[in-house]
Amino acid sequence: MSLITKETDYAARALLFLAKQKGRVVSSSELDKELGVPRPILRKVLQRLQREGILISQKGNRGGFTLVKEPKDIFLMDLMKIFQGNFSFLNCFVRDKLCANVKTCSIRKHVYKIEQKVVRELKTLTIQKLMREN
Amino acid sequence: MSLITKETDYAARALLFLAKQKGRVVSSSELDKELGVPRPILRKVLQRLQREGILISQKGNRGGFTLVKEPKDIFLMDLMKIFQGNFSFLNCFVRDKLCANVKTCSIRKHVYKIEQKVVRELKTLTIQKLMREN
DNA sequence: AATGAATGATACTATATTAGTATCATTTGT
DNA sequence: ACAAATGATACTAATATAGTATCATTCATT
Repeated sequence: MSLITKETDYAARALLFLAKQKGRVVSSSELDKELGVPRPILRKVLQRLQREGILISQKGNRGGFTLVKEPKDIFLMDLMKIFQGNFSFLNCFVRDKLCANVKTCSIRKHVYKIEQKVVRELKTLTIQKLMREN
Repeated sequence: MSLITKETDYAARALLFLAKQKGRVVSSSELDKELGVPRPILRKVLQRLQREGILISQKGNRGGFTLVKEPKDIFLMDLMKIFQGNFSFLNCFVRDKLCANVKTCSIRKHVYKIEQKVVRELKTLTIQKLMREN
């Protein structure tokens, strides 16, 4: 089980690097060398971040990506939403039918509480924070 | 993403039910009706719980399962270990090689902190607790 | 204007995990 | 003897994750 999947991880690492470049245009090949991440998947991730408005891209020779959103405004949670969709710690469907006991289920209640705590924590983590605290 | 998979969930629900039966022998077919969980997978789960020493089984006609471990001594975390193995919120391997930056990686550090909190929470959840607090 | 280095879009394959099924031997109360 | 149960084990299906491939388009450089 991973809370953070590879794509989210790669995205965060790429953004961390770009944030340090202060607006410089960085190509996916440079990032590839820097991060040691498989190029094709890195490209896919960068393209997605562009579509999401976190990066802007410059096509053509000497093109690449630049960070446009402020590091303090990019939350790890956002990246998780983008690359992993919504998550829930417990799946209350059995054979595509919502479990009959959802309303009273104590397991659900307890796990949900933990989930909410995690979400709260994740919502404090920004790229900026990840840069500062080493 | 699920923190708790189906098998763990089914196990917990079965144990909750058994705990309420105070030592009565309950067959997998009764449990199946009770929980609405696919029988074959429920059987697999129960057999595993027996091997793990949480249940004892009685073979033959009118056989079934009985809880032997105290509800207060069965942690949700144990069930997760049994059915899901060890988990980690972040996978630091890229192409089967440990990421070169593990030591300094700030993402890892932050995520690990959250993971530890979750583990701490999970370690407080027992079947007994799940019975009491509805 | 030609070239090469870059991204955009998109479809595809591979791998791993989770979920669920099937089968047959063995046991045991009635 | 029989039916109802578990033990052991192997298998299939579905889903999610990870990674690859291809081709069109753009554009700085020459």
